[in-house]
Amino acid sequence: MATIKEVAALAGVTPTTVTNVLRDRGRVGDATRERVLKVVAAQGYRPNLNARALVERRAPTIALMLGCITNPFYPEFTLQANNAARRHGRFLLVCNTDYEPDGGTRFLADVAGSLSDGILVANNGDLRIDELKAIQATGTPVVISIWEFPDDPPGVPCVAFDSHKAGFIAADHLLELGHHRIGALIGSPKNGIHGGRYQGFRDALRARKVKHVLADARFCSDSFQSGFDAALDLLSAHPDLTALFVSNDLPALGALNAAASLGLNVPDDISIVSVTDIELASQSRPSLTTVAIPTAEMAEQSVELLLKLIANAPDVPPVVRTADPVLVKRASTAPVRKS
Amino acid sequence: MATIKEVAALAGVTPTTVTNVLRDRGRVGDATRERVLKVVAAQGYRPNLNARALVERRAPTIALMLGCITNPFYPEFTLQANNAARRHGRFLLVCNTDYEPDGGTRFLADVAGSLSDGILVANNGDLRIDELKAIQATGTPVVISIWEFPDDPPGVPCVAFDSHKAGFIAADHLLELGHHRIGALIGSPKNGIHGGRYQGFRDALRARKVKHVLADARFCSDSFQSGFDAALDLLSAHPDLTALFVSNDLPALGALNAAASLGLNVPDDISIVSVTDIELASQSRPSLTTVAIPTAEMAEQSVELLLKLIANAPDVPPVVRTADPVLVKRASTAPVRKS
DNA sequence: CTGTTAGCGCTTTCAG
DNA sequence: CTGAAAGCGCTAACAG
Repeated sequence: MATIKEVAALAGVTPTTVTNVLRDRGRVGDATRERVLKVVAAQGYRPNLNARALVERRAPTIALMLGCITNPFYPEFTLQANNAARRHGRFLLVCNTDYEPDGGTRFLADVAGSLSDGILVANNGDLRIDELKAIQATGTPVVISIWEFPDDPPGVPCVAFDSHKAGFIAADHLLELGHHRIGALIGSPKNGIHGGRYQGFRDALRARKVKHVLADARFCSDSFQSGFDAALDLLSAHPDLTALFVSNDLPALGALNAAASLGLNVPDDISIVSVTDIELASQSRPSLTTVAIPTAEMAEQSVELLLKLIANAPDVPPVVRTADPVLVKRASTAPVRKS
Repeated sequence: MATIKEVAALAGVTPTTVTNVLRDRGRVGDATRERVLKVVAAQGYRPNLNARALVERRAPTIALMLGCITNPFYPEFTLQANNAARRHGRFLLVCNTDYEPDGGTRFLADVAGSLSDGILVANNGDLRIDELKAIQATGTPVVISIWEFPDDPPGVPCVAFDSHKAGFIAADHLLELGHHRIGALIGSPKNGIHGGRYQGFRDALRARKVKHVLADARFCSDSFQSGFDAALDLLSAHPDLTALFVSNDLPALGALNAAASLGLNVPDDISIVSVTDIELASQSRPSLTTVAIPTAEMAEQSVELLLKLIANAPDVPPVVRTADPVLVKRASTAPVRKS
């Protein structure tokens, strides 16, 4: 790899001039510029980004910490974040933390120390806020990317969507269809990451004076298999349920399969609605009615917020609110059957 | 962020000693070591990896270039590659190239120039081998991670699995079940990335003297929707087909849905087998019989091969062959019905 | 065992 | 308009 020195020598100038040409800095003579550019092209010279980072005290990458890249929501998010980062001339360092022995603490510190100028943290419901604050304190900005509680900020800058509304909209859709025996499958503990969605669901029922008891709910983890198991359990225990609210697409897809296993037709025997709208939601059979959250917007806003923080911009808001979630009607919900 | 100088000052030593302590270079007195470690802990000091990379002429990351992270095979591969990289003390820089204006050429050059010590390229069937060679020529090792033709190496070090055998095994499974009217859905051009799988399929039929004509094949792209469309077309055109060989899981899942749309029961009316075994293959309804390729092994071997190349190890093989693909019987295939 | 010196490749004052 | 000099934070010789 050619260095700037070699390029400078070949062009008969000093490194300073090469930099000035490449970075479009001070005025360089047209002839000199030509000459330098010719050598740069001939040598295929590319500046060493590490060296540049060192002197500029600014890394070329931002990091994205996420729990598990194989959960299909994250690749979709990652893609958008990557694109946004690229648009701003940055590289995205994707950090999968699930398999780190210490849950990613060390990983985070290494990355934040030097490799990356800032950290995007995808909320997986298991955040260590104090650690994030410690990182912040060292001077590396941190943004939580997918915060579910816009009115209850975590004390770290974040991008939040209205999870309560998402749950509300989903439930309301079922109510509109005439359902009133509705089960709930929540992909987190009751007051965990999907707690806002669940609360929205309950508030929608209450608004229409439909009762919800804890016996009609199951709390599981955010996976296909877990949703399958929980749905099997719930639907067996309460055969009178005509609809299911699931807090996330992945367990909802599991629930879809569970219903089929029980010989229940979706949506004729049981309607299923969930939240998120990952790509798979449109590919299942039946396709999944779900409340889409603004994934792309969150990714973009997160990157932008982080870059503002890095640039030390004034008046950076502690919480960026995204657009509201929106119902995507597909084939897994239908009016309740008259019995 | 504290620097090594500050730490050294606080501990009453020079930066050299701090380095020696931190890198376990020996030759440091116990008392001094203690003292340094205490300051390091107190300051939460972490070395600047960029500065280290600069002086060591060795970057802390390796890059993984891939077409589209949202194709579910890649997150699975990425996870394994990430874990392997981490085991070797490296960070994995994930580079999505599909949305780069120039197909990733510039991206590649930037990353290879300095950010990463080596490049892993996930084969998406659209490789620019000459560009990869050019990168290699600048001194940055390149490894192609998922090569399909072990006997036809690309001229760049690679990890290859036996795609021919994968196709052969899949076809053989259908033949064993008594099928002889078998359609083929190939997720690439005829001699494209899935060409080996297709050839294996045809060779298996020929070995059993079962005819295959091009009219029974469709070539599509490697996506759910594309598989859906192609299957719809193929199955409508040839209602006598009793089985389908699909070259990849993603289009196979589309085919599964297409069959359902046509009112065909899988596997009673039509058997479907494919190749890869992504996680979704076990979550579809019916679950997908498929020939598993050694994804995790490829990821690990790729990382190891790349690191050997980076370390300038002697006798590095130009092609690493993985274990053979293996049939995973699930619910999408069944014996042909007597007619 | 510990310190001194030099330099990785680049950019940024500041002179000329 | 161009160059000389200094230094980003770290590590590797080589002294002592």
